[in-house]
Amino acid sequence: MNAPIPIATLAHVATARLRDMIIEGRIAPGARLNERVLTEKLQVSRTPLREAFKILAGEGLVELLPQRGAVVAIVDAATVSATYELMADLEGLAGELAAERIQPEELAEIRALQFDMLASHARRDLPGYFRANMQIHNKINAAARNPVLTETYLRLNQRIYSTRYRSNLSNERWDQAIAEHTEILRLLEARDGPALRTLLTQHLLNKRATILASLEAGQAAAA
Amino acid sequence: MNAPIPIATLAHVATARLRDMIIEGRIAPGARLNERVLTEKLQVSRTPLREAFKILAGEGLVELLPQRGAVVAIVDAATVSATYELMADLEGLAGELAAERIQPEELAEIRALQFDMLASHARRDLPGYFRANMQIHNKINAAARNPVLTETYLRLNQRIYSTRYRSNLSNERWDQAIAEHTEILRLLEARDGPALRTLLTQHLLNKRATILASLEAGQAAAA
DNA sequence: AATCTGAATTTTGTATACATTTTATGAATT
DNA sequence: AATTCATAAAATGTATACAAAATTCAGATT
Repeated sequence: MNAPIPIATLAHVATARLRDMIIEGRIAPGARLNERVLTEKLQVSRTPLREAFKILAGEGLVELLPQRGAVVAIVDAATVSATYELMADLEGLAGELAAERIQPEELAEIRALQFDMLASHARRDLPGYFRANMQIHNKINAAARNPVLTETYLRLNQRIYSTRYRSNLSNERWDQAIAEHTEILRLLEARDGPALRTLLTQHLLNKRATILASLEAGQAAAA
Repeated sequence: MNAPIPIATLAHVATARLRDMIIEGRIAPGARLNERVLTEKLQVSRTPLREAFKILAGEGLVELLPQRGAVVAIVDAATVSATYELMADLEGLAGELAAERIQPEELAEIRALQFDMLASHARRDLPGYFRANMQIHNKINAAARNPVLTETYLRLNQRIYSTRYRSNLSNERWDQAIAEHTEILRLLEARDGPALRTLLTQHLLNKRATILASLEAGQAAAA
């Protein structure tokens, strides 16, 4: 009757903690990951820590430099742009598939999340909006019923996650995003796959433009 | 004047060797990766070997089971189907972007590869055909000028690579694939992105159907 | 002052020893 | 015969010791 609880190894614990630190930007992009420093901070020996580096390198969050350690992957504007170009297409695919495969309960859940999002928008609650927004996109992705797509999507999303915190969302853009989401839900309910694909792709390309503008503004401020 | 040759670490050497063994199917899907056995075969200690497991897990070739080691990832029919569904879309995206961004020299190289492929087809040289075919798709992908797309594409391709060896290509399907490639080149030369996307997506979905049929036939033979 | 040089230091890479968990084995029990 | 349980064996997980490479820094040289 003992539940076969999969005890996490120290390598996985270290991986999870490091991942959060990188995604939240608490370790700067390009920063060197010194083993001695991190063993002290994470309270694990070098063996599981180095295994964590390898796992995170596979996720694209860390870059391994032979004989010279590991550094946090640098996500420059070109990478962000290319990543969104791809993600826009994946979102479109997910939407098209979801329109064909989504179940009534899933659609109901997305409808509920849509109201959560509207509530956050009305309160000017940006974190709440981000959260509802991400959940909606994740639900659409799950409704596409393609685990390889979902895995790829989450992986790419993770790599550019930190850029979202930095992005300045104007009121106009925020209102526009809300309008786009209303239309997304309508097309999903109408099971109009092709139209949903087009709209979701454009929705993501709009998001890309917003974020790239913020990045450039940040660059200008730094200089 | 000394070239800064990046000396590969044993972890990377072991990773490369293991990767080949898995991709070529020399270690069966689902097989346990015993550390003692592999340290003897690869002549490295457990430390770099275990790091190699982590890297390959990130590539989706290996699955890590906490406290129970690593196994070669199982690629079942559902996974192959889902992977091709995604790759079909990525190929379409690559084609659409390539139609806009390809350079004359790249187009010339693809034209040459197309003739290589026709030559292999005429000689009924299947390995030569596979090679030219893969090079063409890789060139189209490179011409899309999106490194994140290319990385994602190669990663997915690698995971299902071994299924290609097993696939039985009928003469009709082979002829059809050649015809599709002729049309692909024509649309690329005409810079017709949308049409090229549609065709490439369908081309990959046709490839999926062929491979899934072979897999099922193999299943039936095994039972 | 800037550059070069070469130890001293630090850091990464690897092997191995020890700890813990899982798996195999085999006798005892039903 | 099948099952249970205790023990042994093997495997994985982790820490540490040692090796090799990169980096730092003081002093010499220009």
